[in-house]
Amino acid sequence: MAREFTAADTTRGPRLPRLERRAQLLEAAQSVFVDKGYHASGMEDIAERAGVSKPVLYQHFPGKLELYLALVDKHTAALVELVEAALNESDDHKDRTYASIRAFFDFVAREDEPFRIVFESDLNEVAAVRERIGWATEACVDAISRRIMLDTELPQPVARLVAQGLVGMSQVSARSWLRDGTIPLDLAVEIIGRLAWRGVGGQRARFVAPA
Amino acid sequence: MAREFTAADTTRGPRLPRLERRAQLLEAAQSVFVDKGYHASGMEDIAERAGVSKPVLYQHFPGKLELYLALVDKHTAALVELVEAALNESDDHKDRTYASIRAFFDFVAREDEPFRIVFESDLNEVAAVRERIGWATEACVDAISRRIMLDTELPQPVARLVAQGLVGMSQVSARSWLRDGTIPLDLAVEIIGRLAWRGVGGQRARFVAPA
DNA sequence: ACCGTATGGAAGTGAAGATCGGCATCGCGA
DNA sequence: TCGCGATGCCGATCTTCACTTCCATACGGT
Repeated sequence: MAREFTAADTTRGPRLPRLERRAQLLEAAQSVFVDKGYHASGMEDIAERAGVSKPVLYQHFPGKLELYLALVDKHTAALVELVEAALNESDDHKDRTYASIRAFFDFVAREDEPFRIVFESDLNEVAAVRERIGWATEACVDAISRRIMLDTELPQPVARLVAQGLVGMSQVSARSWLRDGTIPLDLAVEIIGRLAWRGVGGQRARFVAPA
Repeated sequence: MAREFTAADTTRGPRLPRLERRAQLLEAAQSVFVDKGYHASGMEDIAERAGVSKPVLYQHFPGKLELYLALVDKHTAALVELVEAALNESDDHKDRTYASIRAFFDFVAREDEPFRIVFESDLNEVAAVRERIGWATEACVDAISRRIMLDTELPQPVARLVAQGLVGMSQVSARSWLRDGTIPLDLAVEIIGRLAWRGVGGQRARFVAPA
């Protein structure tokens, strides 16, 4: 005969106060979204990872989308803060350049990999997500281009495009650096920093003889 | 009384030979995927855009994924070809740098916007897609880093990271240039080219006085 | 001991990918 | 010109899957 299963059989964590539970759910959700992306992640998975059942999720968030947006907000804000802080670290143009690059590498190197959500979201088709991520890169680009305009004489549209280039370079190279995993962070920042500051032409070149 | 609807009532395109139909379906699929991304696009939408019914789609492609992969293959190949061609355009290190940047801008500027599928795919959680796009960037980075190693004395891992940075810079700035839409292509390439070649430090700087 | 709140098992709902059987059209040979 | 097999095509349906919700149950403070 099948014996009755009581609640005590299921491994169940302690009852948590609302705010702690919410924080824990966000953490679980992040972990799942980072692993599998938005679409491939189910509310079931998230609940399971958090050690609770699905209804609990819905008592804290109206739906899957809002749960995701909460994470997007959190991490875009963190990134923008990081970049702005880096830009205020030094008065020297070159130091600032290196520092802002390091900001992206630091962000990408974080243990919980929030960059997957900011840089590799698979939910860009939704306006709410697109706008938030757009806002974040906009904020980074604005901050950087403002400093560029102070330090050089480039007109605004040009400064903006340059800033976009720097952001893209940092972001993409940081991600590939992490994937690769063989280069120490400081060295990687030095390499990309030198590229950003001196350009390819500034790497000790072995000049080809003119014809 | 309701009159009988015959096939002639429904706006129906002419019957097409198999290969032409397939090409047309690919075109329709691309148009839809580019507009809405993979997940938000339905087979229904694609069939409708092509002016056929769903079963026709399945007579040409085993499923939605394969349809998408066909497009990914097509466009990644095109991008790699474009970059490799650019690298063979000139023997001058600087010219090559500019040319490879222009390759990305050209790719992004294409009318049918294939870059949405290569650079902004929302299906990276699927291994088959990740591998193909990974292969494409790998190929670009390889080609560029090989040239960098010929022109400079950078060791291989460094050259690879630098190449990654250049690719990221080109790709991201090209996309934002397109979004912005106010800067002529040639000027944008000049700006990013100068950044890549000279670095931020090489832009006519208004130096801050040392303390 | 009791009541409100937190929690889980299980069922509802809807969207979208995939399929089935039949109809129309085309090319070809008598 | 007519018949006929082959091919292209469609309406309607099936099936699966994941978000969401309902109701009974267990816990914890008073």
